[in-house]
Amino acid sequence: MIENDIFRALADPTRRTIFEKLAAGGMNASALRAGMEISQPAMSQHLSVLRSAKLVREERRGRFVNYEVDPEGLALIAQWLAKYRAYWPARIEALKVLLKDMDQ
Amino acid sequence: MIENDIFRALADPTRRTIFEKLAAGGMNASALRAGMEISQPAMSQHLSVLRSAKLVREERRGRFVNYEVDPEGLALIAQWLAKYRAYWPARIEALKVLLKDMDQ
DNA sequence: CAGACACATAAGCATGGACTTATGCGATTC
DNA sequence: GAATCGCATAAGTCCATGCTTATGTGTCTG
Repeated sequence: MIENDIFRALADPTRRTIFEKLAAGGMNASALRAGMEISQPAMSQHLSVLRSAKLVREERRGRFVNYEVDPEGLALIAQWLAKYRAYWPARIEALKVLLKDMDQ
Repeated sequence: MIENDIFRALADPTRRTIFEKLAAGGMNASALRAGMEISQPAMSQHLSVLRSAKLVREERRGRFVNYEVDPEGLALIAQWLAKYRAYWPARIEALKVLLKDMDQ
């Protein structure tokens, strides 16, 4: 189940940090490690988990692999969230921002 | 960090099932167990995790405890998601539904 | 008030997951 | 083509986590 993969991937703070970094712009695994105190295999394993969850996608560039945010994972979270829209508070600021931005 | 609590709470499929049941209407812990093959302590522990994540809130009613969805947790997910709105695909059906429902 | 009931908490166990070190593999460079 | 580089994978270790059984706490009922 992909939904399970997504939430389990985001349950780890290191992976959320990686995702956040990629959201600011795609880069390769080595660049991601900069300033993060994480070993190369650990980074590779985290990226693998994020990839399985459709939160990140890769693109080979010679001997580098460029990683970037995969919108599919985010869309799946939005779908999950939409199921519970009946419970969203009426006037949360974040949702208003969200609304404004999505409505063209 | 509450954000961490939320994603870790949702990483467990049993807890997502519990949350989904509560989204269909508040009920007590025993009622939640119906048709779920889960022990009483396990249910209690799951509810405790969901409560810490602000995904669920409780309300004592005599010797029963009624549980219901806490909108705060959902709002926090929406806020997290909103940070990455630049990556949302333009025309995902779920987002259109979301939009329509939020826009009064 | 004694028992049953709804639920929480404690403690122990077993599995999962995040890390490590070591090694493999394809691409580039000299 | 040998060495290096960027990354993936393997295997082992350690801790977190979800379960269990046992027991505690508060509430209702006969």
